[in-house]
Amino acid sequence: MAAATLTTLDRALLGIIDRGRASGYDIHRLFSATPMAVFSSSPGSIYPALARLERRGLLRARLDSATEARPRRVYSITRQGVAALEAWLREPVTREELVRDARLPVLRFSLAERRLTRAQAISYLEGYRRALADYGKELESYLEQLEGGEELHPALALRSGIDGFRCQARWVDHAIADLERAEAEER
Amino acid sequence: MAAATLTTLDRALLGIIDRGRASGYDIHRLFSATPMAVFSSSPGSIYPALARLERRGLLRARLDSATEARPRRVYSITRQGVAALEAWLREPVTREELVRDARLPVLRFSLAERRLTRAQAISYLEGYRRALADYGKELESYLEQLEGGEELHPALALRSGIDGFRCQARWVDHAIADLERAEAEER
DNA sequence: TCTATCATGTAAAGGGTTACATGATTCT
DNA sequence: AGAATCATGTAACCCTTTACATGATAGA
Repeated sequence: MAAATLTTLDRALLGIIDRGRASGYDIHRLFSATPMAVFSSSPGSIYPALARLERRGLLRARLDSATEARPRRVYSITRQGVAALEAWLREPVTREELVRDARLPVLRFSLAERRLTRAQAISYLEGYRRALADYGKELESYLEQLEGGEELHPALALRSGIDGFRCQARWVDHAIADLERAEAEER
Repeated sequence: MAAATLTTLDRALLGIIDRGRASGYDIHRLFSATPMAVFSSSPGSIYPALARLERRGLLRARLDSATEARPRRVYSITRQGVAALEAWLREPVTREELVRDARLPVLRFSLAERRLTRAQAISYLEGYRRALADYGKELESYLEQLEGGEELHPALALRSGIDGFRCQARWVDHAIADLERAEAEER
């Protein structure tokens, strides 16, 4: 029952289906038509992942044989699925997450709207900004070592990563401002 | 013989060993001590990958039993390995590569110094900048669709990706300037 | 002495990719 | 009539992750 381990694809599927029930094909289309493609790609990973999540009780399938020739399995999220998703969305961004895959924090944010209040989303982003700043500093001190060497490419590549983090930090500022504006308008 | 398919880790290992012979442990330390950690991590992936590359004739191992109790397997790159590495380094950056993993183009660049002339590196970066601009435009037109909706997070997340690409494009400009300066000094 | 680190791996489990299979419906 | 697309999957292969194993040497 306890969600042993979930892959990024698993969590992405939970987040997508949390926004509205969907079939494997719906998700496949979503991945091929939108920048969500970074999550994954092929039916060969999506269908088994959906079946896994159903076995673990995080998704529930309903057969839609009325409209289609071949029965569509339409998935919706269960209470356990929501719990697993929320646990993931509430985890603070860590240095380890940035190292493992720097896109994950934003991917998580993109799926969090239904499950986090504006205030919670803002503090999530503040945590992200802190993680960016900390890891960025670490990379800068490593860059100083590299710049002594005679190779140009590795230092430039590292500089690219550092610039990217700085850029993300600026994005965080704008995103927080947008969320605050939205919250003010909602009152 | 023909390198059926190489994983990113395989190519990273080729690139690293191309810069100088190294043992599995050397590489493990490199990955845990530097931002190269994005490549991989655990001995459980590194050692099998090295053994694979040796079997395929892209690396060659020499036993260093003189100095150590346990024999160190020190790898160096073969002519075939150099060929495979160069083929990879010379591939132009495509939209597909950006979708699959946006860090790859810079990772490739970081390993290219020995195998590309300054001029070749510059034209590689120009190709990267074009790919960034093209894919960035695509994302922007998708963003316009999203901004009509009532959800805030997905549009913000996409904006984050677009900002990141813009930032990378600026990095490319600086990197090219640095390479040109280096080339001028080398003459 | 015992802990950490050097240095090498192996074993089990499980996920992802690629390619294939199936059959109905809609478009040209 | 034929091609593309809807819509579901399965199978084989291989890689990665996690955890464990081994044994020597250096430092507390």
